[in-house]
Amino acid sequence: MLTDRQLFILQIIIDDFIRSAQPVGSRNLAKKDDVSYSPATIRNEMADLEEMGFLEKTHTSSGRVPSEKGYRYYVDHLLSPGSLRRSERTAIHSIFADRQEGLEKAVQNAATILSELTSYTSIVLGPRFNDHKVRNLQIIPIDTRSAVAIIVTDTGHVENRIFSLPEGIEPEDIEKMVNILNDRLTGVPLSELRQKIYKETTELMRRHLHNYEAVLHMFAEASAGSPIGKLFIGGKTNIFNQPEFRDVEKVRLVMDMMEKEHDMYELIRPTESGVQVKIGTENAEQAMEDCSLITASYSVGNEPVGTIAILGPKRMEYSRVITLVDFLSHDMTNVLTRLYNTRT
Amino acid sequence: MLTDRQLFILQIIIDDFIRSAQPVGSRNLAKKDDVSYSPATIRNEMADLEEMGFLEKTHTSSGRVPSEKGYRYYVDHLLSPGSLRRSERTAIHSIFADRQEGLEKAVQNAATILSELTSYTSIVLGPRFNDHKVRNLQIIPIDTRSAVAIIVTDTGHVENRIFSLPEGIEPEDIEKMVNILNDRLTGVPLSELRQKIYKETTELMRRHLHNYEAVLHMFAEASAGSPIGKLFIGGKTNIFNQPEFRDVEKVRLVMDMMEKEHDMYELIRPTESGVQVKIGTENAEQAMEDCSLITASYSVGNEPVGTIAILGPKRMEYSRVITLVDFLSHDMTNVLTRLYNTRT
DNA sequence: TTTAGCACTCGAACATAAAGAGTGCTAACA
DNA sequence: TGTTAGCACTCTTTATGTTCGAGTGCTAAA
Repeated sequence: MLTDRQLFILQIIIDDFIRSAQPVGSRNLAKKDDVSYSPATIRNEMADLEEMGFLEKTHTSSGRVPSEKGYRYYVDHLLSPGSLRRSERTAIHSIFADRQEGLEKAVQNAATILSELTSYTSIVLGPRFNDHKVRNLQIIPIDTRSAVAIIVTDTGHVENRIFSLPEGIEPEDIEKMVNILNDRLTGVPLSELRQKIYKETTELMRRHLHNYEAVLHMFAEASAGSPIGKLFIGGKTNIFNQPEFRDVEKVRLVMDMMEKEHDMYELIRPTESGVQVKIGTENAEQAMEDCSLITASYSVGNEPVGTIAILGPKRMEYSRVITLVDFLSHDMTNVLTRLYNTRT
Repeated sequence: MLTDRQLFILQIIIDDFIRSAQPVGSRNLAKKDDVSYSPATIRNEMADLEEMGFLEKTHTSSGRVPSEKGYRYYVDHLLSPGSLRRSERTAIHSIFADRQEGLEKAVQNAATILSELTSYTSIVLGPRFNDHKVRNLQIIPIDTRSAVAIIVTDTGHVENRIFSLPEGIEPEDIEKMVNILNDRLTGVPLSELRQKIYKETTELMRRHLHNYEAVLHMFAEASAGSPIGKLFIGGKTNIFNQPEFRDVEKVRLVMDMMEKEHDMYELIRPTESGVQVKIGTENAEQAMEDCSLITASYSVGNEPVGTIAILGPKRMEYSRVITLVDFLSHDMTNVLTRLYNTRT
């Protein structure tokens, strides 16, 4: 086990390194006001901490740098809970204050503000609309050959798609179809629409119409769109600020990853509830080797529907960011639950 | 004026530099098979070309590098028209072959393929839907307090927005509204909808309904969305491949610019028709100092509706890229005109 | 007009040296 | 016994030459 003094020194080393990005040496540590040990004592403790794997040296005679295990311990045991400035709090509240712009804009806004507050990169996975239920279906003819299929959910989300009309279909036929569809499918969750659309309506359609298959197929396809929420990334270039990313190759690795939607989704895919911290190689993604990721999911009611995350260097201001992410995710949960939880 | 030999040497220098990214010296030039002059002769010509401003030296005794003026002359007078491989041609045709996915996906696809073919960064400005006309308006109630307003254009584009329903409005009222709106506004271009919606419908609404103002206002607002097309960028990180961008600061400048939608729009905003080449500082944007941009607009019928562009280093394969951009823009014009020009 | 020859310049690569920050170890100290 | 001062040692960083090669400009000869 670690002695109190070792804990103290570990903490102060990591704090210092997070601030300065420079390996920290015994002499400089001893100079600090709140450190009352001599350099030699500190050196001894450092040697022990290194032996236990919490610290590393970049070369034989350099100052110490936290290891991944060191950060992990720091995050798990040494973190002094941060507090938010009033200005930060209001900035976050303001995101969802004005709902006129629509949910998507608000979520995008959240990403921007989050990255500005932290000067790291933010990732926001927009709410999944999977379990939302069909409110209304429409077919709007464009010309004789094509039409737009529209699906409106009970959350106000709209899916739409252009499709080719079958030959010789009449406006009245379309009206009949729309009526049947709405009659049979209102209230069906989007995730089940694909199967139910055939089961529920084929019989009726056959009785009154011909050439309906293409249209059914169309809706089935359209409903399969966006199984996952939209991804917004804010402050992509903030990584350039980090001194450990002066190297083009390193930046490139991270940038490349950020361009791949799928990778990003995998990265922040929600695991457990609450704030999660993944340090360096704890992330599956190779490119994240030198980065840390802090995620939290937000919910509607008790159901998690999306995730917010901050991506920064391993040398991240964990305390501040954790507080921030925690706060925002709760705020989002509150707002969204109030807005959308009427339907349960 | 330039002699034939000077033209030849200028061309061969630029060709070589585009390939190698290394300053080109007289000795190496003279070694080439198709060059039959001695290094000394070439040196003399180089000195003249430099004096005229077509070449530059990086330092007193280095090889020559094309100046911006040199590139400009090269592009305007020395370009051998490139030809496309069959595989490139089919790749381009394939973009719009399968329209099932919808126009937006296809445009995004164009950006991806363009960046893959060139290994530069591609920018595609999606078609502007401004002059498209209202085909149908809908109001779908979500619950007692809110509803979704939907605008479908004659091109199959769908705009939608959630809004709050006025107190105590009845389903029949909404139906009436929708009827009036469709009756009066079908065929109105989106750009004029904002004004016309009040002029055309207020009188009728007043006669039959109350509390309609909020709804009108709503539609007016929704129609004002996306005045410009959507922007897609492909291969953002391709700039990292360029040896002249080994420098983090340079990359950052370009990356930062690419994140700003507005800047990008300004950058590729269509000017003249045909393929445009902007070299280095010919672009207004500061960050483009070391980059070149090749743009071409595409049209529906005779009306330009969008732009495609390639962003690369000044040392770009102009010939190939110009051919490619030209080809794709024509292909897009053809396809889109066939699809959407029925309505004029 | 072209080219060979030559002196000269500059950058890249490499070696060397000195300075500075840091360590580990030992011995003295409280 | 835990703490600290002292010291030799290590390694990086920075500065300073040195050399090498690629390139130039100029002059004079072909």
